[in-house]
Amino acid sequence: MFKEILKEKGLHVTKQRIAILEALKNLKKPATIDFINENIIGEIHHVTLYRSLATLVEFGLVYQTDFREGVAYFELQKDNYHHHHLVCTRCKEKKDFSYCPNIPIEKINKDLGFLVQSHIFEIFGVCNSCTHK
Amino acid sequence: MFKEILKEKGLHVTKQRIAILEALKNLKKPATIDFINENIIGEIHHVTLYRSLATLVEFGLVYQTDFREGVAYFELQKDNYHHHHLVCTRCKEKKDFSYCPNIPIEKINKDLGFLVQSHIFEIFGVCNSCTHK
DNA sequence: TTACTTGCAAAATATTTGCAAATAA
DNA sequence: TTATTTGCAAATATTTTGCAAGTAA
Repeated sequence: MFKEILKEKGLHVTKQRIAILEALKNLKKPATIDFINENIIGEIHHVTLYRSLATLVEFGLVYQTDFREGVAYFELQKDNYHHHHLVCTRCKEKKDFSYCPNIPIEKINKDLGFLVQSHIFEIFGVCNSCTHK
Repeated sequence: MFKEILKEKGLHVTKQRIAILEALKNLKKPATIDFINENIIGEIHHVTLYRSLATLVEFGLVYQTDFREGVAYFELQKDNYHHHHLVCTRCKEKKDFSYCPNIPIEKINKDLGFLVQSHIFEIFGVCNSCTHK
């Protein structure tokens, strides 16, 4: 329940934030601001989308990534299904990829005083279907 | 020598491409298109920068990444110093980080027919200096 | 009631396109 | 000479800002 999750994080529960999280949940894949807007229930101003998503990313509820397309992508961050993607540079398809880098969070904090909060990891290449075209 | 490297890749050797590579070499850190432009020898049109960098990234000479700032960053890809970054979300500082995820390239290719060419990996958090402010 | 969030209008930035001229091979 | 690359002029797309009104706590 997103309402509870937002409260736990100390964030205000607004219908816009709930709508964004629901949209991302249903989409089940990384989406741009435009795509989220087309697939959302109710009208949300694009400025609100940018600001809400920035907050949701900051608090770890949403994964923000980049596929070298000049536009940000967002995906719901699920505790039980953390994953990244294989990105085809030809057809732009993104395939879920369950491997995740093993970041030495404690060591980074101890050695550098840097507090790790999140990461992006994406693999680029050519998919099977594009190779055989 | 960048001239030889470009030739090896089968790319045309142009003064613009050389200038971009030299600029990135001197900068020693990820840079935006604007920043590259300000630090380049000779004038290069921004359209040429976008197109040249896309080519250099495609051929593995340049690492293109993203720091959730709404703008693409580019860094020279060095064979002997492959690295990623610790990115402070407060002060925006990027610190080199030598750990690199161990991507099972052969397995991905064998299982999925996906040909891995490159990847991005960045760690976000709060740096020591910003924590103590 | 108070601080946070949203929507609006506009601005600022970033990126791409088509085409002709220039240039590398 | 031929294919690739560059520069120009726009266009398009993406992201941010300031501020007043709205809303959650």
